[in-house]
Amino acid sequence: MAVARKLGRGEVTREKLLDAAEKLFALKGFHGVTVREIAREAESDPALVTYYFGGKREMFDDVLLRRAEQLNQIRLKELEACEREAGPDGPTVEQIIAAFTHPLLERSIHGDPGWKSYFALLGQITNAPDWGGAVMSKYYDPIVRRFLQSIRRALPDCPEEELFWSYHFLSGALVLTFAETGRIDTLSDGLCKSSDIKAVADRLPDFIAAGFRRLCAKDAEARAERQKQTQGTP
Amino acid sequence: MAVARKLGRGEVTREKLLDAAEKLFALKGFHGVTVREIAREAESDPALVTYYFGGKREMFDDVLLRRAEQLNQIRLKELEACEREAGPDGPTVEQIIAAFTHPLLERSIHGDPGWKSYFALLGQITNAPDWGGAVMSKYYDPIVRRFLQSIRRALPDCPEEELFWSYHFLSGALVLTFAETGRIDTLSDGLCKSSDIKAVADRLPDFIAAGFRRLCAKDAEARAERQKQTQGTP
DNA sequence: GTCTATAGCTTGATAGAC
DNA sequence: GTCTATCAAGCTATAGAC
Repeated sequence: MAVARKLGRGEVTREKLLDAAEKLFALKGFHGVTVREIAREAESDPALVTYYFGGKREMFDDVLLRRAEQLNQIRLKELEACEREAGPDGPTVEQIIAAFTHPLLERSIHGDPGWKSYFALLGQITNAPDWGGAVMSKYYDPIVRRFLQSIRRALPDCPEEELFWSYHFLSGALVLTFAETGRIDTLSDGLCKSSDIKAVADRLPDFIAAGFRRLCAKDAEARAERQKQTQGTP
Repeated sequence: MAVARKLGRGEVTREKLLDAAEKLFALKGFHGVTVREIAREAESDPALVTYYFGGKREMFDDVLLRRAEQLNQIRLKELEACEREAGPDGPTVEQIIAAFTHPLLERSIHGDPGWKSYFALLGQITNAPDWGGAVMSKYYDPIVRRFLQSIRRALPDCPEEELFWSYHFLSGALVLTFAETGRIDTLSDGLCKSSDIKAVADRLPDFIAAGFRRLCAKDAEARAERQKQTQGTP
């Protein structure tokens, strides 16, 4: 947890600007927001964006960085705890996925609203063709590698490709959740709500774990019977 | 398939502008692109954006609309064919998911490059908190409802909520694929490539179908034993 | 540290020649 | 239908008063 030390006068302003930027970038994307808007939202001044960050782009980087390190520490701890508390066979795939995603889902539900914005922003960046890959890799590849390492022990015979593609699907399902676009509300005529992150938390680990297991099992089958080469429609 | 009728002089220009806009919007988002850039890419003129579409925003809508209707027809046909060709028990969940996603994956692999851009654009919009839900619902809710109707016959005991949340996960996994951000390339040290849509096509139906089945089965269990109410971490 | 004022561009849009 | 010229508005960034 963040140390609640007293912030200097300037740091308060800086944080208010970051909060405002986080919220607006999450909602409308980097290019959809102006520094004037951010300053207005923060009840501050556009000139202070230059003063504290150097420019709009650097401010964006700082928004991403601010919660990344904290998040990585928490996720690492949770993964380690998950392994420590498991029986001699180690944790199940379900438990590992839950440990990996819990820090995000939990903060989206109970954390300060900034977390919600931050995750929505990650969701947008993840799906941005231009810099999505680079940015996400920069901040989050280490923890993902650590996650896959845990999975490998739970699925020892699973080929590497299947692990990476399974993670890819996990990643897509997770980040769409944080966008909270209201799509599922309309689609289900109000039965499900995209704001109901708890509903996702209750389902995602099982859903994704089943996928992991399936891809591994499928590959095992394929290895067993190596007769026909091409196998049907994509 | 689109009728290859002769286009009038003006329609050629219009199409070139839409192609350019599609490509650039897909890459950098609506606000990340200027009409000047689009005109340059199309080897045309900024003023013609107003002439043909009325403005930048209207042009964006036309980009989305252009392929939506065509796509919906194809997907409907493919779902119907999938049911027609299945045995008396109807198609499997795997087959339905393959039929639902095949028109997209196939065009991303073998279609003209415009399709790739279009799908990447859909991926960005899907994860955009502001208008993502509304836009996607507008164009694609009918085909999704038709898809879920097929799934209901393959999983007759599955509660509605589980179907909608399963579709949500499917949607996230699918659209991240089209972003082709290169993230999995870095993460896997080159073993997997985000440009390898064929790899996704070979895995996604099984992965997602396993998730659908799991959520349904889990709910069945829960209904069977109604003792303990709350059940663990998200 | 904060804010006013403004420089220097770029934006989306349009009037009007061809 | 196409393109040049241009407008008003809004942009990021900064110099300098306080």
